[in-house]
Amino acid sequence: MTLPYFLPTTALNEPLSQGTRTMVQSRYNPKERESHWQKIWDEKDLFRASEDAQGEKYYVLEMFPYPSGRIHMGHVRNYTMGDVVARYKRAKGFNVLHPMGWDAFGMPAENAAMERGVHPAEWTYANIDAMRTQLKALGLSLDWSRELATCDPEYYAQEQKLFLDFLDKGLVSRHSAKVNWDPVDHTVLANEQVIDCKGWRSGAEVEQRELTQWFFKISDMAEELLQALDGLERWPEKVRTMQRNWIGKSEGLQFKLDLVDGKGQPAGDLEVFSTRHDTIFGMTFCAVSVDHPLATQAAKLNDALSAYIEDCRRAATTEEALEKAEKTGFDIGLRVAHPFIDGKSVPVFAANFVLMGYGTGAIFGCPGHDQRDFDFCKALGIDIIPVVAPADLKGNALTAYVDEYSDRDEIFAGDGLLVNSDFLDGLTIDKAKQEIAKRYEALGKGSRKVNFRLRDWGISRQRYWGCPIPVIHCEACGVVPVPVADLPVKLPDDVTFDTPGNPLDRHPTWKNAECPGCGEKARRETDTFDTFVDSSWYFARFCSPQADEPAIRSAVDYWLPVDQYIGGIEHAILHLLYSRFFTRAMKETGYAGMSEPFDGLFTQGMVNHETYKLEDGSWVAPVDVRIEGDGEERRAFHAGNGAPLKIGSIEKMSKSKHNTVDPEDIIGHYGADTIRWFMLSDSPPERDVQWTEAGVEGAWRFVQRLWRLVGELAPRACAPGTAMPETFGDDALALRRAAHKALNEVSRDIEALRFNRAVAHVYEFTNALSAISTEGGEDLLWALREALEILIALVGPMMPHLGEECWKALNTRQELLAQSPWPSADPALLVEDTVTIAVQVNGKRRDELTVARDATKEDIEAAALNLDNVQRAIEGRDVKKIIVVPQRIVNVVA
RNA sequence: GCGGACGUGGUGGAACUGGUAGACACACGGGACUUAAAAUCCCGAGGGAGUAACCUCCCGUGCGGGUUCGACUCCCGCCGUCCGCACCA
Repeated sequence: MTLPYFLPTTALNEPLSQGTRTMVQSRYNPKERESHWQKIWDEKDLFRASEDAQGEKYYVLEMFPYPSGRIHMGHVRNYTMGDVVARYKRAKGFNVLHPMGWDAFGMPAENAAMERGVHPAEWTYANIDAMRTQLKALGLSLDWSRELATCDPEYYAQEQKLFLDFLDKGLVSRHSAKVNWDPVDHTVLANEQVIDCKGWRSGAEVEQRELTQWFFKISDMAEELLQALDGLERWPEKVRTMQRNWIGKSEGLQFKLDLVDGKGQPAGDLEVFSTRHDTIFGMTFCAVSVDHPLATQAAKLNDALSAYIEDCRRAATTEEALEKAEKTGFDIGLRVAHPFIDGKSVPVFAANFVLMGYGTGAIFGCPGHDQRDFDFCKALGIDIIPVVAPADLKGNALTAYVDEYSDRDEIFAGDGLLVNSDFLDGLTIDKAKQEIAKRYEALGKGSRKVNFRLRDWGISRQRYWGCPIPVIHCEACGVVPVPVADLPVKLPDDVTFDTPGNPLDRHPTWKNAECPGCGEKARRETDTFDTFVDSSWYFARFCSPQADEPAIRSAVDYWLPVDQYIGGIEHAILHLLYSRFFTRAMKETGYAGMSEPFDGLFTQGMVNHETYKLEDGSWVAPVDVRIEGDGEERRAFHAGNGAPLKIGSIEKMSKSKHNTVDPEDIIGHYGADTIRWFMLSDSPPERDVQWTEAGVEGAWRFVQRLWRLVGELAPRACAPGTAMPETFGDDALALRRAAHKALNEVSRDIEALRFNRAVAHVYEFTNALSAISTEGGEDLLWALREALEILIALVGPMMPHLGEECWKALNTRQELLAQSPWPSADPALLVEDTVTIAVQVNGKRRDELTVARDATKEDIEAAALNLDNVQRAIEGRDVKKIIVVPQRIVNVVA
């Protein structure tokens, strides 16, 4: 391992020089002590969860990692936060479940197989072993007996069982669909996995292909998934908004318009969907998607149209074309008769901005009140008719509004009353919508309809390293589910990765199967599940991880929902939405009693680091950087050859920018407590945190400082178990107050996941404790013991090893800190006898005043007016008014 | 374009429901200890002006208004940064 540049400057274990006022003979040695305490927790099996244990259940879960081989700082931050909550809740008497597992299927394992010839299973399990060791070094209070890996046959056998149950309940479908094909990974991607027309993983431009696929019918639950978001009060509003937008509900009218051909003869109808059917009198054109059957039909007889359609299809996949978003259209030669204006008809275009996948793939254009239609008409010179006007416009103003409408740059999209609309004139938008809907429904040519943007979830992947879809294709019987008794459908071990495509498909024997229906020769499904399937129910599996069914109902009903789920914002849509679907599906199939999997959700920010570049533009890792000077003078050099470096922007730690810091190095040199403490300090947990050497060193110094402080004060405190004195002197009382205040504040901060503030309050209390004099009577020494016990208890969830070490030094009780209850604050000590309040004159602070807590308004007024600074500020003017907010402020208005 | 979040010292950030802005930490400066350094401990610090000093005054939470006895906090209008969605009819 390379030595990092941030090595502590003093070697561990080196005796301190004589000048230090301490009784501690050596520095706290995290390396040795941390593994000691980890071993003890392990031996005592402290973190094993059981449904039978006492206390209210509390399920805290962090998003499980993909076993890439090494943990990164994001993991450290995520799992530290979860661990603080777990340890805190345990101390508060809750029955805590805090498990860990591995999201172990997926493409990197196959890539490793292709690049290095190592089998995906071998690669994955080796990575899991390595990462487990790293996680254990962090001292997380996890129930490792529940560990699972999604690539274990025991896990995916149950996933296959779930799939068959879902199939049975009609939650699954299989049909041919246009899919997003990733030409690099040779697989299908869900819409959610396509970002800017590129594969979310490979970054390759996605192609459209027609394939038969398996789908989970998540869109059937669109309404329910949308409605239930309102109940998720302990989710960030941001995530709920993102899911709402993703589900994309819109209510409108789907109706038929009559088509006429070039000679004015009836030519069938065109079905359109609109949420603004009130604007029907503003219709000046209709448009269909270039993939719409009408366009395809017309293109057969029209080469120019055909060429236009081809252009659009090509252009549609490039990012640039989407950015520019210029609207174009091609007249397909048909016209639509206006439904309410006799003799009026409008042209029909094939247009690039109409999507086949939404609504009916066809629209009626109302350029007056839809910005897209407006832009389109301006470009093509089509009439623009305003049909809604602000309600306050009358007479000439209204006429002017209508006359000048086409010259505007932006449409009028606000509330108003209908104009230019015959029988709708004067109605509100809502009323007009109702009227049009009523007429269409009466004619039987239309109906109110709700559309969702959310599509069904395509789960088929043409990959090896995933859960096999447990079905068999039989010529005679069609698609036949694999009987439960035959599960799991195991992946074959003997596969090769020398050619692209699915190894299961080209395996010589694996796909040969007997049809469970007729016994004839049949073919096994060679597609595997999208790995999002694996992660959509692991939280439920943790409740009964060894069960030989997907989940034991009583265990699921006991532990779920997860009380606090913590992970990255990048899963705001996919993982969380799929998990919500799965929980509902598990409810329908009898495995769970609830619909929502995660009661509380917290999304933590990323870990960033400064970037460094050589003059040739290549990135340099922090390990190889030496920094000199500070502020404006700050310069970076290559630690090896001294070459000057350019200090770049602060970015998310990533391999490509070489700005990562390896947690293992940090743990190796500073210990787990230091890295945990630093991760919790300073930055609010939902925001990004910047990794700096100075910050880590600050945390390291605090570890040592706390250890010294406890080492110095503990021997002076009174013996454990000493009875509480009857009375306390001023010093002792002040110390008790500080301790109980810190306890109260840190508890509140951890409850609210405001770890940075909890850290600040610990610092504050430590500072107060460092400043006290230990010269005093029994009352002070008693208060000192109490204060130290509280301090260590507060630090415990954040720095558990140091906590145990200090707990032991305090010689408190036999039990471990990890088994000790959270202290409780005495409310009487949280209230001060006197309060210092600010005194303002005309809203400006002029002085302050210390008065009894229960001082009367009159007393405060008199005292305030008596102050020199107040008198000076009044300058002899009349006092008009005095505002007294007890315990807060006095404001003299003069 | 739509939606959301945010904007506070040199830096990360505190400030509860409108009530002493800058807690706490990092970095920095000064001092003690040391042959020296590191480590440690003590002290200082938003900007400006005055004073020998205790202190006092002015300005200050992106900008401009407003509400209020009182605004980082609420309202209106801008500017900027970041994130999400994006021809969804």
